[in-house]
Amino acid sequence: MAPTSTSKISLPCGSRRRRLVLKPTQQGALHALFQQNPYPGIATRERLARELDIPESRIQVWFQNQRTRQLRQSRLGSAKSQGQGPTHGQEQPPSWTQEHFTKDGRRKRTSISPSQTSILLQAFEKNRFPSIATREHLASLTGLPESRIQVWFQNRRARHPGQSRSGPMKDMEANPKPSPYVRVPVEPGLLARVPVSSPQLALSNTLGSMQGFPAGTTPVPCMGFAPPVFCGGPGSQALGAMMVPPTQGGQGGDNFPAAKGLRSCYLTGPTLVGSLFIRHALLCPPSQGEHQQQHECTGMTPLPFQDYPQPLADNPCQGLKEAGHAGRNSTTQCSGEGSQLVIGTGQAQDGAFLQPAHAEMPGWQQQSLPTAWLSATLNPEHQTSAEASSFLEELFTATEMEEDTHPILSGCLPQEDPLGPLETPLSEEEFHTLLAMLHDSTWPQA
DNA sequence: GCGTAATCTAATCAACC
DNA sequence: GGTTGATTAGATTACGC
Repeated sequence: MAPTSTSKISLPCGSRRRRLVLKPTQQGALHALFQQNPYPGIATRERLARELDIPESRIQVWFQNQRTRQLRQSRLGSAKSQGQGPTHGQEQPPSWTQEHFTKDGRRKRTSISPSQTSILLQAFEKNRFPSIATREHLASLTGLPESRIQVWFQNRRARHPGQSRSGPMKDMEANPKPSPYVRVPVEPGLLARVPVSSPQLALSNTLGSMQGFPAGTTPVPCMGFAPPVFCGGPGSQALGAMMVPPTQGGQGGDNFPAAKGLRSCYLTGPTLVGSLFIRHALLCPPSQGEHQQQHECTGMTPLPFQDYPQPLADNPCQGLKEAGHAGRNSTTQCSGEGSQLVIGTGQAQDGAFLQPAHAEMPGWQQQSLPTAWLSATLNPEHQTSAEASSFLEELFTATEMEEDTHPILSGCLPQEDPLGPLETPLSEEEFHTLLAMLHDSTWPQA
């Protein structure tokens, strides 16, 4: 196969999965099985995954690489024997080929729902070559395994050519009015299961049963917060957010265990969910905090909650801009001196939230949460989702989107903060004012 | 620098409608 | 039969030692 031009372009830092280093015992087991069957089916791969404690997708890749190595080696030997006389008989063409092995089954075809497809399409429009961090983010958003996300992007690229890795925005140059947004349908049933009429109780209960927080993070009693935003459908992830007052959340104080457990908040690009305009935040566990390199935290780099769209600037939720004061380097505290945003995800199930679980999702993983606010609710100028969408399209031109998301998606940020210094955090008084206004707001019932 | 995990394309198989 | 998820070979990149 001819090499592609895209493969010559070096990837941004953090775009690849962290390289797996196999232990000798794992290597031995894989080699042993390879001798028996170089084409293991999904059942065998999953069994190996369990026994060797290696993700199934990594086992699949290992077998692919191993087959390539063996074939290359045998061809090399074959060429030698033809050109330089017989060898010692060690490098014969492989006796195995695919047809000699009865495949023990393909992976069951994954059914990707329209809402999941919408999320993937949205990501695809922004970046056809998502990094591992982005793929895992998408995995957490959709509930699909990361490996399926990767395959989806491969198939999508193959069937919808037109862009090179060098520029997802190239198409936008040709088509000056692309829509970077995809409307994600919100399942009406979900909100009904969450007592949104009492947001404090809802979120308190939610947090109490939420398993999506990193280990070491303790659900906390709610001290007051902005009404949560939930979205998603049955089987998909539900999202929630809460505000913690400065006295409780500032610096992850000792009197606030949940805050203590959080170390990192990350923002990714804006997303429309129904009429909600949201930003996502990603969490890193405490162990991924001060002393670790940023790429170890899934390659994402913290950003302050500072780049909310302008419609929010004149409403009470502006305070959220200060809610997250993320560090610039590997020190990544969720909050600075001011209020703190505590976020988590889970699956809605009978009023409780369960962490989505699939084999390839690391224990803590990123948790995606809207830090988000309803421009339609808070800003009477944008009452409908259509208006909000159109308005946001104006706000976020393709160029801005690219500038906004590229440093995050690539895991690289410039040394200088292009956003300038953080604004002053909310005072306690401002925080309570904000809460009062938010509690008076009408929140959507999906 | 080497070995190899990870990623890519292109082609193809196959499940599902 | 069309769409699309899964798998493959082969080429390439880039990371860990």
